Amino acid sequence: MEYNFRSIEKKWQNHWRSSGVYQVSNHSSRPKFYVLDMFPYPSGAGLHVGHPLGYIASDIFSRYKRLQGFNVLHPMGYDAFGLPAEQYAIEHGVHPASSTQKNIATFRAQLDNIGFCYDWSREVRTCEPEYYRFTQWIFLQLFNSYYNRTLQKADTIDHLRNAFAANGNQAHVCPANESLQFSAAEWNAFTEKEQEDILMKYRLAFCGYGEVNWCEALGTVLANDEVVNGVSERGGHPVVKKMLRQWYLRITEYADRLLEGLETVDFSDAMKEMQTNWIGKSYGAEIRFALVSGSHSIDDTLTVYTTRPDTIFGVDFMVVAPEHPLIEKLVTSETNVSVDNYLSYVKSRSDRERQAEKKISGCFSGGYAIHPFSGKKIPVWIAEYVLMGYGTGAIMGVPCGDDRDFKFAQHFQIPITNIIGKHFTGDAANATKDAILEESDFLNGIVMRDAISIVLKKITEMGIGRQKVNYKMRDASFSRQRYWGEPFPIRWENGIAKPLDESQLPLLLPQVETYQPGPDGEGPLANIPEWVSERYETNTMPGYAGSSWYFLRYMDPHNTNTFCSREASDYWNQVDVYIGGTEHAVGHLLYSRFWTKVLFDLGYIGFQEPFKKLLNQGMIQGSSRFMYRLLLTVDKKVQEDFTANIMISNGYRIAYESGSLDLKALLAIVQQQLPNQQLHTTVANGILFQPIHVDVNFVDGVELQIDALQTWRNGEYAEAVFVLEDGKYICGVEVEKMSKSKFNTVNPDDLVEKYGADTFRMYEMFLGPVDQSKPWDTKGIEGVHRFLKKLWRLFYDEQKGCIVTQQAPTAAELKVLHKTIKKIADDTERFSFNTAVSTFMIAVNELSDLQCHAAAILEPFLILLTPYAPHVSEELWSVLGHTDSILDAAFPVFEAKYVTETAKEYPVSVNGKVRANIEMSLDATEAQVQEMVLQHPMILKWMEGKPMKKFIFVKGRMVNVVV
RNA sequence: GCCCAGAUGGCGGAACUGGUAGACGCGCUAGACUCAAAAUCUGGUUAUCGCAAGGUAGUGCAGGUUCGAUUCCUGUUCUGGGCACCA
Repeated sequence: MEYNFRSIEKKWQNHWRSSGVYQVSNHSSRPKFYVLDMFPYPSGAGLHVGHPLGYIASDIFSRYKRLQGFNVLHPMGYDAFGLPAEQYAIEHGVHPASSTQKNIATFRAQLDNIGFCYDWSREVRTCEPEYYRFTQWIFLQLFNSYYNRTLQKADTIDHLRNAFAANGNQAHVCPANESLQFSAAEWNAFTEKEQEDILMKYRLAFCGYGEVNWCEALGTVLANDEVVNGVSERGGHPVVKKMLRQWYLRITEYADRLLEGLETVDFSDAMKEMQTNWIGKSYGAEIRFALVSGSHSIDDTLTVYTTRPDTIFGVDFMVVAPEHPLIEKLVTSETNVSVDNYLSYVKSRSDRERQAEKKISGCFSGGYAIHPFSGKKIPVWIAEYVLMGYGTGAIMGVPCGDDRDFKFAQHFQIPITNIIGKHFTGDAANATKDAILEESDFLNGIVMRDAISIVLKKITEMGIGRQKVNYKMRDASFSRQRYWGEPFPIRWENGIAKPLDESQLPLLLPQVETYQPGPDGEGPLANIPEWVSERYETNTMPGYAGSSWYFLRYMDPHNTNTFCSREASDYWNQVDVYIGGTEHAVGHLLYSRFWTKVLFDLGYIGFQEPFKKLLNQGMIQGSSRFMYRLLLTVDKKVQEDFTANIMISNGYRIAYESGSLDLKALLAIVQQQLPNQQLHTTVANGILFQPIHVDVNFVDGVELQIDALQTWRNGEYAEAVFVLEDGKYICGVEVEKMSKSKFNTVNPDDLVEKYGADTFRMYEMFLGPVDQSKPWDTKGIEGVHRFLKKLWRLFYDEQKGCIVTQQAPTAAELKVLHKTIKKIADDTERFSFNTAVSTFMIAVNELSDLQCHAAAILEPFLILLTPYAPHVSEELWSVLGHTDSILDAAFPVFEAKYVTETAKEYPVSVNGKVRANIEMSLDATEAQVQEMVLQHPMILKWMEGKPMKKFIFVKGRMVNVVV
């Protein structure tokens, strides 16, 4: 009987399904453990070998924890709302709901094939009304809350309303407009509309007009992280700024808590760093400068933001952003024309141009700021390198200390004041904080680092400035002009946003005839008369709405009263291990942390951080293969006609391009191999190679299987001729993203079909550390498959059948087992699955060598193996006569007596170089060891009669003699 | 430009707190079984000198600390990732 993985896997997968072994209960005496995968977006392309990497790791870990006696929650679902499904709908005329459903079915079949232990009874789909009903409900909680800065937590809008009616807004600074102030009397005198407009400036989910990233081609607004280099991440369409009515989440109020929370979670340093940078907290000062103009007086001040108030005496100019409101007051009759020209120039430049070519540009405004200490007149410039959206939209230019200021000063020939002496050479700015200040009046002789607080104190006393913390993070844009997303539970009445009552949820997404954008940049919902006549909000929520809380729904997926009962969330609590890619570092992960904190503040859940530990899986890249089409160039024109189907093997291409093969020699080789092809060598004066992706499934290593290729794509290359080297066609190799269009995808289904799910699972793990990116290479899978076949032979002999015995195990066999138990437990615990697979291979080799067939060894060995290769373990477990499932067995505990030793071979070195191995008792004292070592002939030889200077003895490790 | 991570045989990668570098697998190679092939098994496989025993060098590069460094420190090059006029 041989290892028939196909029937084994089918058998056990059916058994698992019919017996519901993976269903977990919310009531258990066992301790809980929550292992979560980032749920997939069900795209039409299906899974490739890169997707399951993290799923396999989490599956192994779940099974391992389960065997250790934990009640393990390990769910899966689909992030099913989003742009791609809608675009597919527009192109193919299918409803996104039906294409999504179809894609989910494909995903599910592929996942089942690999034998995961998900509890499918808890599956969630973000596009189902039963789910998005609660997404809408959470939105209402955000809408009905504000951030109480005194208590540092979310609080209900009703409290705020009461506070305003009693005391005005003295105790509640308006986050959207810090200078807004009103008394109780004023509040009570406001109309309903005026009150609502003010409350909107406090709500955690709010509606406002804002400059947004508008993508004309997609007809929608994109978040900052969906825009890359001025074009949309999806499709690469141009993106422009546009003022639109938009919904936002006031995540900025949580900036500090999101930052502090990072200290309480186990994320990689890189991940923490990315989030920290995204939040971008900086400590600095706001300083107000009086203004004068060449021709008229100005009764306003200029407020700048700086992180370096210590450089105040190095200020040579001021710069304001082109959108700065003070510009019109600064302009004089002399600068009128040049400022107008500059502003229209800036307007003409798209974001993309700004980012692509960072040209130094600017224009003198005509006004001057007065230095508060020296009284000097400082020119105020306008330049696009200063952004209106950050700080105050105005900076003080210190060219000796800031690189951008330096380049600006140099470009416009503004004289530079040096306040750091020899630290500034005049060639480049020096941003040090450790120089001693010069030319700085009362700061002379003080180290810059210390001067910061001195200046802060002084400007505060003078009433011209204050300490100020700034964040780079912006409020999160929360609406899309799209169809396939959650509708907002909002109705507009006389310009006031009225939330629906909880009992009216879910507000169902209506059927539409067309997905074309509505009028005035509105979404497709604006085309539905019934929707508009009810005055429902026509925007829908963005893709990340549903994924910001799905981990909570898994805990209590069928609850129709609430998003997740408090009992369920108290039991399952935080996700213990969350596995997924880094691409969600600043999007999904930040938003889910934010929502969790709000739900915590409002008392709906009992924890502030959703994910205790985050493991980032690396990306599996594709390894593309190329063939090279020969193109001759004639007088700089590419001549394709008569060479259209000649493919040159990679070796010749490299030789030609590196110059070791000249044109004539190459053409001679081609001519020789293709006698029927008439090459016009006389007219050719150069050769180009056009790389063509070939499907990796037609390539064995780098050797092209020409017969297979010629049947590809309806025989597109059936007539092609191939110039071979050593009788083979060798392909070029390049590592790229795995993608259908590059023909470098490998479908897990094919590998499972050929080798079985257990081999596939183990091989994906064996490839390398989970957190590392690496190109896929199928070559090594045979090795892992051999391991499983070898394991099988420990139980079965081809002739004799089952050969497991009830004989007592030998000491050597027990030693192999217990060594393995310890190593596997250690490796699995620290997510080192690749070394764990190696350990299994070593163990099976050793057991084979010992000809071990003792059931007492093989049973615990199978339990160890279960998380990695569950199907074959189950099968062999039943062969051993067990009627219950191996999934209910207990992970064997390491028994020290079989691995500890009484004596050991110590490496003994002289001056750090190992010269001998001496066996000695582990109980031996240092003095005894020293005596033994100094009698050893090899050691004496290497000491060459020199006296010993030092004797180093590390018990259980090594001995070293220093001479 | 700034920040982070990494660099080990022909290849993927081991080496947990400094202690015999190259585990395990792939590939290559020699052999056994076979009429032959597949499958399986056994040996070899960092480079270099040597018939061998054995020696010498060796973890991107240049230094340093140490009896001893892939591991720690300083500088440097390259690769991958993130951010990017954020004052």
